Amino acid sequence: MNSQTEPIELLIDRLHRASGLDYETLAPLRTLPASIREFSRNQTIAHEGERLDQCMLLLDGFLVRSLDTREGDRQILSFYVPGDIPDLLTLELPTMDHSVACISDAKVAVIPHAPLREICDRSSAITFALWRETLIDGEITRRWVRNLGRLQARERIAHVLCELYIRLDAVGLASQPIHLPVTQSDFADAMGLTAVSVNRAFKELREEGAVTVSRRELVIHNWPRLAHIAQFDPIYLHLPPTAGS
Amino acid sequence: MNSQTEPIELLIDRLHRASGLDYETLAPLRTLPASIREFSRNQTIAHEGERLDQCMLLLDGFLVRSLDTREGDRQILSFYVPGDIPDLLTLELPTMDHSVACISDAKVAVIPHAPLREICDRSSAITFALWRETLIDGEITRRWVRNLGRLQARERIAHVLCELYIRLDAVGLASQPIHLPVTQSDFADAMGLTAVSVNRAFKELREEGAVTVSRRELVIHNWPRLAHIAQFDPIYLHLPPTAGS
DNA sequence: CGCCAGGTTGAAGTTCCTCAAAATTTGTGG
DNA sequence: CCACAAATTTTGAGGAACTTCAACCTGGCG
Repeated sequence: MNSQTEPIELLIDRLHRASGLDYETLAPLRTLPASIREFSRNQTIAHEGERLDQCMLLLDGFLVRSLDTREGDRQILSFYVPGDIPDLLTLELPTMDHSVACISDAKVAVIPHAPLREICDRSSAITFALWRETLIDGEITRRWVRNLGRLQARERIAHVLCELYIRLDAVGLASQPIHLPVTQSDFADAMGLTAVSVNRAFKELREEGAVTVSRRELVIHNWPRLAHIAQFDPIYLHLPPTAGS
Repeated sequence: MNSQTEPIELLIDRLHRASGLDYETLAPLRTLPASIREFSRNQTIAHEGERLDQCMLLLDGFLVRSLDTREGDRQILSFYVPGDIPDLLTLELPTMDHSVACISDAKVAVIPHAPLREICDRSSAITFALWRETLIDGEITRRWVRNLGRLQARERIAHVLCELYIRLDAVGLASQPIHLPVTQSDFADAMGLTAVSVNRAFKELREEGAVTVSRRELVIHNWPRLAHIAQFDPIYLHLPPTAGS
């Protein structure tokens, strides 16, 4: 994901690839204004209860959605990688019922709702393409439910590594070693575990020769083994046939 | 949810209430064909991998989405109650990556994709209203992730009872005792537990005076207590102001 | 150089699971 | 409507997975 490119062109390319729309159909998006904003690690971008009138296209860095318990335990609900539009759903559900935060320094392109909605009013193809993005987001979340409910710690960790690898690969960010600005604590909060368990899961995966994760860098030594441990099947990501492994 | 009414009118009423669209805007939906189909308990309606060219509006009974592990453990990903359109997402993602099944006898109205899509092409308001339905489905799933990841067995069970109560109330099916055709095994598969743990959770909730669940009937004795145990906040359901508790 | 966030490891405790048996309810055919 | 079978619920006892607590290590950075 080259953030030098015009952000709107990135969005257009993504929708072209994901939904197969031609550039002419997507052309109206070129009228969208987009201002760049930068955030630093651990900054909360959108708070629970807040009402948004804009969306963010993530250009650089990793974001998460998260929701805490009363006791203050954090649960990460999804990871977002460059190219994603984490709060696209606010176009129709403007009130946040959870938070969006940075787990690394991040750069985003801010797109106001109003002009985006006008484009949607005129182009059902674009609306469907955006709808599709939110549906895939939902499919990922559903897969997490299965993983949290029925897989063991080591399998869950393997699965989230598979997911992130494939998603990063789809935007050209998966050359090994893969930069993953995600602490073991973050993985714990995502997979319903503690940092200690995550650490032990990584150790097992390392000793099995599947992956090495160290210093925010992931090396996949044996993809079939990792995918097997994770019970990973990328179909749920609904990627275009060209992308993915 | 009165299934004697024309199914399409039910859909129109739902979108009117949820998205605030007037009946004139929703009128094009009246041209939709809808055929009634009935299913019996434990029947799988849509299988993983299947490609669908129609959606179902649930008229009577309960459906679930589910996804199994390699070992055959089932994880329920969501419950659907009358008025819901469980596979609306297939309009844009026709290939199922998990299954939809009946946990009770069920009656659905089948709506082919093609005419629905044509209506969407002409009415962005209707498209947004349908999009919204799938977004709320996603919000519910996200809440489950938090619950599976960070709440204890008793709290998770309390939460799913709260969720079902509010959702049933929104369609007029929440008069006590509330009919819930969900076995303890189903609750276990939904909350990432075993039937034994679910049984013990129910026992605790009963002894605390919160709820009684027996013979597929739910009685809520102390709603504030139940909601407190569950850390339940209905905002995530994005119901219209009139509905809900 | 020393602080500090993050990573690693061990030991003990807790929650939930597994296994097993009995009680109860539901469904079915006569 | 009864009798029997199947499914579901309930309870107990023991075990496994994960958490908690605590200590120590490591590397990056002021």
